[in-house]
Amino acid sequence: MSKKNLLMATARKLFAKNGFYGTPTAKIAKQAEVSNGILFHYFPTKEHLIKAMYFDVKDRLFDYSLSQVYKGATLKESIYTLWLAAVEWYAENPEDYNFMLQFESSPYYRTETEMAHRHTQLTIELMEKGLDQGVFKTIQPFLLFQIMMKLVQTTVDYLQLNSELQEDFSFRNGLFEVAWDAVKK
Amino acid sequence: MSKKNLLMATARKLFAKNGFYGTPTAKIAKQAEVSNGILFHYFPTKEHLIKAMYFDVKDRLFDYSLSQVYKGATLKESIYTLWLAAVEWYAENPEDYNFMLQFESSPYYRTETEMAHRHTQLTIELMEKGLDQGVFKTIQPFLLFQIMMKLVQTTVDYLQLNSELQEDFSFRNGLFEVAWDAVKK
DNA sequence: TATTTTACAGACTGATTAGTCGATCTTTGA
DNA sequence: TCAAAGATCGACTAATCAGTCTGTAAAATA
Repeated sequence: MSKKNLLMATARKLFAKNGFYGTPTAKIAKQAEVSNGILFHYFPTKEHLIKAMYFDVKDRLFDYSLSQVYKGATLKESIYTLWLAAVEWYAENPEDYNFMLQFESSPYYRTETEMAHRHTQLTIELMEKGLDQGVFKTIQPFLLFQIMMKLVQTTVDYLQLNSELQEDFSFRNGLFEVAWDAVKK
Repeated sequence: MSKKNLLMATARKLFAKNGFYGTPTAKIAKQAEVSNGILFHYFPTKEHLIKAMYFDVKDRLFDYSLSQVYKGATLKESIYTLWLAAVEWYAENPEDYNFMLQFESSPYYRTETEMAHRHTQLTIELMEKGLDQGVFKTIQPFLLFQIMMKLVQTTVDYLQLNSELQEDFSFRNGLFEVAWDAVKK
């Protein structure tokens, strides 16, 4: 792993444990066993590091999601796959999840940041398709997307609190039906 | 207003603008026009201040909510009133909202903190009633509560982004139906 | 090969900040 | 009325931390 990625991975762990502000840059560098000079070589400021980490998480989530969808799926199947992929990803990668939570309620976050990403784009396109087909309530596609994603959050939060449900497929499926019923006409 | 409340109110404003960590205690005291000694007299640490603010917001939200419900309402009406009260409250008090968002994804927050509050208790009781009456999906009442509250969040977020909807009642009602459809059997 | 660019180290600093401390003033209750 | 308790002030400090700087080694490029 490149030092750049090593730094991001280490920062993810430390941020999850101590938060952005509870984690000095020096500690990140030390735990990654590199000099702190190199941290500022790759990331001019701590803020740059954090923003880079955000896009990194989104990218990896997107790649995973794409690997799960298959051609010829119906609309509901596609949305189900995407929704579930997000749940699985965050449940399996709690550091990523925790990071996103912190990031999205931090001063670094702006809606444009989120809107711009491929993962958001793809999901919104599916929402638009659903609207065309008349299966969804008449609600702006971005809001539809937000609703679905907030229920991903609820699911992952609950899974984190009740680890015995970790392998329980019927639980996740049940929660998907909640999300689906929320948006369907 | 007592200096204690004045400090909390000032902190709310500054936290909303600059975040917990971007706001030095000295700045809070200065803007509240009191000495910083008095801040630490009432709140032994910054963490104590922040936690006190959390319960303060919850208390005020709860009082407002109670003032809205009326006796003899049906279950759905009660839940509607409570749900809407939360939306209204947070929409009218963006500093409170912003504070809660930051708090709930900060290291200070634990689920027990939330579970313990009267507002949560009351809402959960309504969920249990709904389960008894068979109107809800078979899901633990706390999760039911979380689902409804996450959709409060989604609504308030969207309202903040689209201020022209601020007075649009049909928008809020539409979003309540989303929340209701999500949990109803 | 010679030269420029990039990767890396780690000591250092200037600014910031949570919390302390002792002094004074005000209120309360006996 | 007087002493104890609580409220308030603001100067001070010890620690922390983001980012700098200088120097070296390695890689790329010409």
